[in-house]
Amino acid sequence: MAHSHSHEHDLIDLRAKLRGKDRRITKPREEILELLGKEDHPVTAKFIHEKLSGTCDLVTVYRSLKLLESMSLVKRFNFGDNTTRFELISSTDHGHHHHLICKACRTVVEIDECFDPSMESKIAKKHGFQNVTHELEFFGICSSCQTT
Amino acid sequence: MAHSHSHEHDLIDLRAKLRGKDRRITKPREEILELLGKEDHPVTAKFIHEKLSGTCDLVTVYRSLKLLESMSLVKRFNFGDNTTRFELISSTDHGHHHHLICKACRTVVEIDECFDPSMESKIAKKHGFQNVTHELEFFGICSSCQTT
DNA sequence: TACTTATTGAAATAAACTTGCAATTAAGTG
DNA sequence: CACTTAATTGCAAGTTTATTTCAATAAGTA
Repeated sequence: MAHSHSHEHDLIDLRAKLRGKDRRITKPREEILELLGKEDHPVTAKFIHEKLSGTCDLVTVYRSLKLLESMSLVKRFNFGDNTTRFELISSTDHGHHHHLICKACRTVVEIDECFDPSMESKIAKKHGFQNVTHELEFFGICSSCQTT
Repeated sequence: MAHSHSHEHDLIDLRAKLRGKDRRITKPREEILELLGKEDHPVTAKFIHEKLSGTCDLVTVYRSLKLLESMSLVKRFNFGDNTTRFELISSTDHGHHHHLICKACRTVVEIDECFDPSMESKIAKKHGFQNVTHELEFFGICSSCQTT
């Protein structure tokens, strides 16, 4: 999802969540959040670091992402290529949406559809689990990669 | 899923799939397949290597898993902890089932339920993708980890 | 058995991520 | 605003996971 309209909001969120927690609002954290707000899809730490070219260290990117994740501001994804991707949790869908990834070119499409939530609660109950969530990703071959 | 009854079958599968392909049936490949047949859940390459203690190198485990995956005998999973896990594709469900993972202790439960497959074809059609599959994992806190 | 070549092991390399520590800087206080 | 304190950063070094290179080994075949 694009978030071009809500950068401000993310920063406010950051400030609110950091307040009174012995944590600080720093430039790297703000910049990463802003950058994620402009991205349409999950991106890697390396990508963020390159985009921010020199303003902060890659280590700081990793550390910031971990913090932002712990504050439920970003979400971590894994598309099966041994690298973690991060996406801003949008206020509209609360970070709940899925992806359709081309196995050939790694293009990502956002998917809003989801199955009936009753399935989740059914599974939770059946196995005695609490706070059950799910990760759902679709994989396939996009139209440009289809060898016709 | 446990496969304690079908080790033989997996080896037959291996032989069949390798035949006439300039590929060879080797001890590591057989042993990895046999070990996976005894495991109930996806396991890491490192785990396999340790279980096989010394009979072959870790590099060979990685290489064998890649081969077995390419032959659709094993399936690759990623539970969000930066390590890949492999599971034997069982003949009963063709490798299609999901997992419920405890975020605290990493216990894994196999899940047979799945959503309506029409959702998948709908998504494929909508975005012009072919051969669409999906990965679905559930995460939560298992009964033993719930701080009551 | 001998031959061909796929496969293995070992070491080196690569990529993703983490840790330790001194230097820096955010933010509360006088 | 200057001062103080401790959270945060940068840099270097260390881990972990996975891949590559290449000589030695062994599977399948004649």
